[in-house]
Parts: sequence; structure tokens; C-alpha cells
Amino acid sequence: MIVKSLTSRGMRTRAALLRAGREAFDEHGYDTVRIDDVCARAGVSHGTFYTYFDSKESLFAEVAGAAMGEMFAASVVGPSAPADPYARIEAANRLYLRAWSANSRLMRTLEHAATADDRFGRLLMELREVFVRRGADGVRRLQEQGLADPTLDPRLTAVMLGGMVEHFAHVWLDLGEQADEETAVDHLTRLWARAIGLTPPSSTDARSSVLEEDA
Amino acid sequence: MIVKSLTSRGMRTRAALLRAGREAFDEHGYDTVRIDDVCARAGVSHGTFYTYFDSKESLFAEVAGAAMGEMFAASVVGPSAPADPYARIEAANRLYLRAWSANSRLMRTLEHAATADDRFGRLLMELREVFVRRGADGVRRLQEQGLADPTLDPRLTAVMLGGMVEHFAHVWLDLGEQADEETAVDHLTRLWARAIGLTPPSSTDARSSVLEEDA
Amino acid sequence: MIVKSLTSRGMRTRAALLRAGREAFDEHGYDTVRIDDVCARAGVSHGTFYTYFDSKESLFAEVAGAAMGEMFAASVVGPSAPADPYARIEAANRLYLRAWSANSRLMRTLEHAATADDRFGRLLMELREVFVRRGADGVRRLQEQGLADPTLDPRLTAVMLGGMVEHFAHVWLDLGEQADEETAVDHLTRLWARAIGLTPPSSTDARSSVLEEDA
Amino acid sequence: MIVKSLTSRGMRTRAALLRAGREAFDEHGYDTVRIDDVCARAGVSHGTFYTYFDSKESLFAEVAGAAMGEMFAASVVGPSAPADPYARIEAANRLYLRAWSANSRLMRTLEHAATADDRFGRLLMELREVFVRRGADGVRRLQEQGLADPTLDPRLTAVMLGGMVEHFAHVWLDLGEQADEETAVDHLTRLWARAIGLTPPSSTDARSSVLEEDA
DNA sequence: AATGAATGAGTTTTCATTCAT
DNA sequence: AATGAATGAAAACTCATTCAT
Repeated sequence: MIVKSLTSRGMRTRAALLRAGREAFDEHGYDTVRIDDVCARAGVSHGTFYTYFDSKESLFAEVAGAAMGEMFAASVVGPSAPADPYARIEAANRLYLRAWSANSRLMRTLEHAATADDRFGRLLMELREVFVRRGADGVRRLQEQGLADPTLDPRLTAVMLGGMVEHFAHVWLDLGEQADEETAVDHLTRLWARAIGLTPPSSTDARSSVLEEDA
Repeated sequence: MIVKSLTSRGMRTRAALLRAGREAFDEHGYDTVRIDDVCARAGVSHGTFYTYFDSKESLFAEVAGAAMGEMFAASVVGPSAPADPYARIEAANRLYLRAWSANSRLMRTLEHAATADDRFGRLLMELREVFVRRGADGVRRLQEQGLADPTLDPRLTAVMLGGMVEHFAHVWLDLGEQADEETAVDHLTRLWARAIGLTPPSSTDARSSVLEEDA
Repeated sequence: MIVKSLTSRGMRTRAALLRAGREAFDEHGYDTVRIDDVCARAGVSHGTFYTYFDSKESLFAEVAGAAMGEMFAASVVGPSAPADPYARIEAANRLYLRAWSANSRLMRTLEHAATADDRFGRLLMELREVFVRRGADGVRRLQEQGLADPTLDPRLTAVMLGGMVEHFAHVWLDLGEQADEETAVDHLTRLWARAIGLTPPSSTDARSSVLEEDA
Repeated sequence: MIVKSLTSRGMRTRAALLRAGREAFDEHGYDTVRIDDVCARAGVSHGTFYTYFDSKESLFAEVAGAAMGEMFAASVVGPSAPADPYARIEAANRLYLRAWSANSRLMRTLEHAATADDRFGRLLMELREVFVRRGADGVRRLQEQGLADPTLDPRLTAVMLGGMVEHFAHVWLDLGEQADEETAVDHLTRLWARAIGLTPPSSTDARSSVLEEDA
């Protein structure tokens, strides 16, 4: 589907469909959503849908792609991040939780769609890989600096601890596990840091710690 | 649907449908599976299906219920388990991975079905709660014995570390992350133990403490 | 679509759909016919249609195939045919007109469907080829016996004169050109015979020659 | 739809649509063609279509009407035609084949459209009638001059032999039957002439007779 | 005049479920 | 008990046509 020269009205409609689709997928998953639901939500007739998208699948691909982009962008610990390893881990965890808070349901839906459609499976694999690599690099760096247990496999460790954060995000945001963000971030960070053998913040008494992250 | 007095032939047919359903849900998720698929797999006509089940939903409820039972039973660290806390954690992790290896896909499917149907949502909640409580009890006991960081919230910690194991099981079994069981169990256990501040094995001879209790 | 073990009831339904389809295609061509029309005519729900056929296309393929078979079978000048060349031509023309009277509309429809779907195009080509070859063989044989103009190209002649008969059948049966069968057959035969230079009946006693061979 | 005073730009657009429609109908028949196809081909938006035509049907009516006009005009054996009957038949056949070579597909489409829409049926009837009458007149004249078998029914003969030419044009042009024009015209003419009992050329000097008259 | 966004009636197709045998 | 034929409610998708700009 080649969408040519959209007028501003067309762009508005397309955006409305995208937004409606995102909401619908968020609330009802993939299979359950009917094109008509999306159209009703966007306030257009179902005929109009096909002016902008080929199928439900292609709408979802776009919605999911955008969400993945957001996830990715939102979880980058920028260069202005603290130098202290512990603080960096904390910043990363906080960012990750926040990124998930906007996209958690959709990511689950994507994961489910992946079961039925390889295309989405591949999309998801790529995203995971980026995160895993990033985590593994972090672990490896700490090991090289003598700050983390050198006998741990960096990738495996990243998969496991990254999974801990991801899974918690899901449980917390989607399944309603009670916790306030501060406590959650604090626990995740302490568990993560200690798990790899990172000595808690300052060599003195590690009670609180923390610095902030970048946007 | 009240199925009364099944003849042995009837029981065989019912079992075949159950098995076929389990396989089908495992391979294709929930929405995608058609009753006809299940019947074909079980070698019965679709008419027969309704002799034993009310609907696809009720078949799935039964399949999922059975899987949850298995999961639950399989992950109990029995009385013959070691007394050493570290060894107990290790045993629990190993059991957990094994239990998941048989039910991982189905659990994902159940989780997905929960999105669409509250009934499954509640089922899943209960299962989670059992595991979380068990984990939290374990952490609390270690804290009481002075073997684990007393400032950690037991429930939150159990949610997070339990999630780590569960998520890894998924990544490992469903998404094809490479790792052999020994290494996986070893890493999970080390990360878990150190995360809560449990001094690695050898050091002390842990006399009593437990992480897992029998059901 | 593999139709397995049809019960007699199933066979009846299938036959009803086939008959209904045949009628509908006869009356309304291909594109205009809706599956529901066929079902209504057959007195079954549209769901039932798909128990027996994959699509409108596959129904038509079967209907058309059957019609072609009939056409073919019906137009064979059997061994009991007269030996006299002129009489043979006459017999062939009469048979051909009769075969067309049952299938004319459908053949037009098939020809039209061929425009849109290559599959039908190929089907039609084959049918034509059989008739053309038969006709050409007949002409050639008469030429060899010195009964027909030897300078005519047998195939081209068969295409043209065969076309004359076919086209007349269409005009007569579908477009309502008035003529009684006797006169029509008589004219077609005289035109055909004289066109190839065959001396009209009586004159010589043609012992053997043939225009048509048995299948 | 009354289109009043078209500007030259309007006329250009209209002509473009007509040309595009003609091409599209030629290639894809009637039902298959979408208004959008025509518009795309003409390089205008689909909205514009309705400035010039009421519907697909009315576009086709115009396209078909024009084609019929061409057919008719092109097949007139003008006053400069030879006086010799055989030569006149030959000229008529050649003209007919040529006229068909430009309109063959469209005529088939028209014939098919006639199945669905009476309006086109009537249009077609009229065209046929003109040709048939012309042919019948020609035959009658030859009979009156003692050059053709007087026992033949003029109309029926014209229908049959005219059909031979028409059908051959279709087979040759649309279905790919191989033949070069010279041979085709030669065969058609010989078959036609001999069929009605017209003594081949040379023999006598046919002074007057005509098969075709100017419109 | 031209554009292209919007509409919605019309069709095909799927599949859970019922029912006669 | 088992079968498989029949049903019909959904849902996706197409496309001629209208209309605001």
C-alpha cells in the first residue's frame, strides 16, 4: 500500500486510525480487535480504513513499530548519565520501567502476535537483541573494571537480570502488583547490583544513593 | 455440561480430545485454534467434541487447569531437599525450569487468554499468588535467620527474583536463547542468592533455613 | 478441497449445488452470480456451500468441466453412422447443434470466464483443439479420396467451417435467430459440403470416406 | 447526465477517459474493470470520472457505441469496389477481418455485457441485424442473377456464412489461431463462394452482381 | 474542473455450534 | 457414542459513488 500525497485532512484521519488502533490493541490484544472497532473509535467508516491501511495486520505492524521505537528511544541512558556504576544501573532501571509503563500491554500483544505471525516474531527478536547486547556490554565493562564477578557469563547475566526488570514491569503495570516507583526502582537496583557482585554505592554505608537520568 | 458416568470408551475419547487440545493450544495459541483442528488431531468428528465439552473455552479451561496443577506439583521442593539454603534455592530453580519446560508455551497462552477472558485472568492470579507467597516466605525466613538482607521487602523481592526465573524460562524455552541447563541453573542461583545477600555456599553450614516449603 | 466419504445425503446436497450452479451460471454468466444465489436455489445455507466447494471458481470449474464432457461425448459420430460422406457431415452437424442446445450458454460463459482466469482459458483451448483436429482429419481424408478440394488447408478449413456451425448454434440458440432444426441442419450441411468441393449426395456412391471419427 | 459546453480542457479529459475505458474494457472485460483502473490509466482522480460519466455502464455504452460505429463504417464495401462478385466477396471478407482486428475483444465484451444488461443486448441485436441484412441482400441478388443456388434461404445463408467469418476473426485474433491474412482471406472467400454455388472467379465474367452495397 | 477523502452497501469466507441419523 | 451435514452469526475486504475543498 503506497499512500501518496496525503493532504492534511488525510494525515489527520490516518493519525486518528493509528491512535485508535493503538488503544484498541492495548485494551483487547490482537485477535479480538475488529477493524470496525478501530474505525468506530476513530470515527470513520470502515471503508476509510482501507484508504490508509491494507489490513489489520499492517495497522498493527505500524503501531507496534512505533511502540518499539519509543521503547528504544526512551530507554537510552544518555552520555550525561552518572559515572557511578550503581547510579547508572539505577538510572537504567528507572528509564526502563517508565518506557514500559507506556508500552507494556502493547509489547505483550506483540509477543503474542509473534506466535501467529513470523513477521512480528522477527521484529521482536531484534528488539530483544538490542537490549540484551546493551546489558551484556554493561556487565562486561564492570567485570573489566574489577567491579563485577568475572566468572559470570555477561550475556546470560544480562538476559536474566534484564528479564527480571522486564518481567517486573509487566507484573507491576499489567497485573496490578502493588508497589510505588521509588521502592520498585530501589529494589530492582539493589538486587541487580548485588547479584553481579557490585559493591553497593560509596564504600561507606549504602543506605539510599541515586542520581538522576537524562530524558 | 455435566458428563455423567463415562464408559471407558468415552473416557478414552475425552482424554484424546484433552491431549489434542493441549497440543493444539501449545502450538497455535488460543484464538487461532479451531475446534476442527483439535478434533482432527484427536481423530474424532467435530460433532463428538460437544459430547465432552461445552465450548472451546471450557476445553481450554480444563487444559490450562491441568497444566497449572502440573506446574504447581512439579515445583514443590520436597522434604528430601537439602537443608542448605543455597542448595535449596538451586533445587527450586532447577525444578522451576523443568516444570516450565513442559508448560511454558501453554502458560503464555493462558496469560494471553487472560487478556480476553477474566475467568482465565483470575485463574492465573491465583497461581501467581501461590508462587509469590512461597517465595516471599522463603526470603522472610532467611532474613529472620540473619542470612538475607533484612531491608528487602520479602514480597517484592520474591516477585522480582521469581520473575527473573520465570522470564528466563520463557526466553530460554520459547525464544531460543542458548544455554545449557547446568549453566542456567548455576547462574540463576548465584544471581538470586547474592541478590538477597546470602553468603555463597561453603562459608557457613546452614543448619535449618528454608526457601521453599512443601505444599 | 478433499471431499471425503460423502453420505447419500451429502451427495444429494452436492448435486443440488451443482445443479443450482449450472442454472445460475447459465442465466447470469459468471461474475454476476453470487454464492448466495446458488445456495438459495439449492435450498441450503451459504455455510453449506463451503462444505462442498472451495469457492465460486471451483464450483464453476466443475460445472464447466461437466458441460465440456457432455459436449464432447454428445458430438461423437458413432460407428453406426452412415458411410456416405455427405450423410456423415449431416449427422455431425445435427449432433453438434444438439450438443450445443444443452450447453450453449454455459460455453459462452466459460469463454468469458477464460478472459479473467487462465485456468479456464486452458480448459477451453483443449476442447477447441479436439474439435478442430477431428474436423481437420475429416477434411484431409476426403481430400485423399479425391472428394474434396486438395488445395484447401485442412486445419484452416476445419476451423472456419466448424466455426460456422458453432457460431450458428450460438446465434440460433442464444440470440433467438429463427430457424427450425431441419432447415438449419440442411443448410449447414449443404454449405459445408459444397464449400469443400464435395459433390452433393446422390451423384456418386461414396463408399468409405469419413469426416468424423469415433473418439 | 447532460454535459454542457465543454471547455477544450474538459474535452481532453473526457477523451482521455474514453480512451482509457476502451483499453481497460479491451483487456479485462466488463465486470473486472474498476472505475479506478480507468481513472489511473487516464491520469485523473476518480472524482473526476463522474464529471463526465454517470457510471461505469454509461462509459461502456459510449465506448461500445463508438466501436460499433467503427465496425460498421469500416466494413462497407465502397463504390470503388470491384464489380466481380467473387472479388467483392473477397473484399468484404478482408474488410471484415480488418474491422474486427481493432474491435474483436470489445465486441466479445459487449456480447457478454448483453447477458447482464438488456440495453446492451438490444444494441448488439441491431448491429447484427444490419450485417445480416446486408449479407442476405447480397445472396439474394446473386440468386436473382442465377449465380447462386436459388434453393438457399438468403437470410439463413448470410447468418451462417457471416458467422463463419465473424467466428474466425475471433479465433484468429483473440484465441491465437495461426494464419496469415492472405491465406485466411483466400480460404474464407473460397469457402463462402463455393458454399453458395458461385462459380469460382475466372470462368465467367461476372458483369454486375454485388454482395455488398454501400451504406 | 479537479481532487481525493469518505461512505456504506454488497460479497465472500470462516467457524463454533446444533441436530438428524 | 459417534458422525458429519447444516446453520448462521461474524468479520474482512471491495468498490461505485458522493461530497467538501
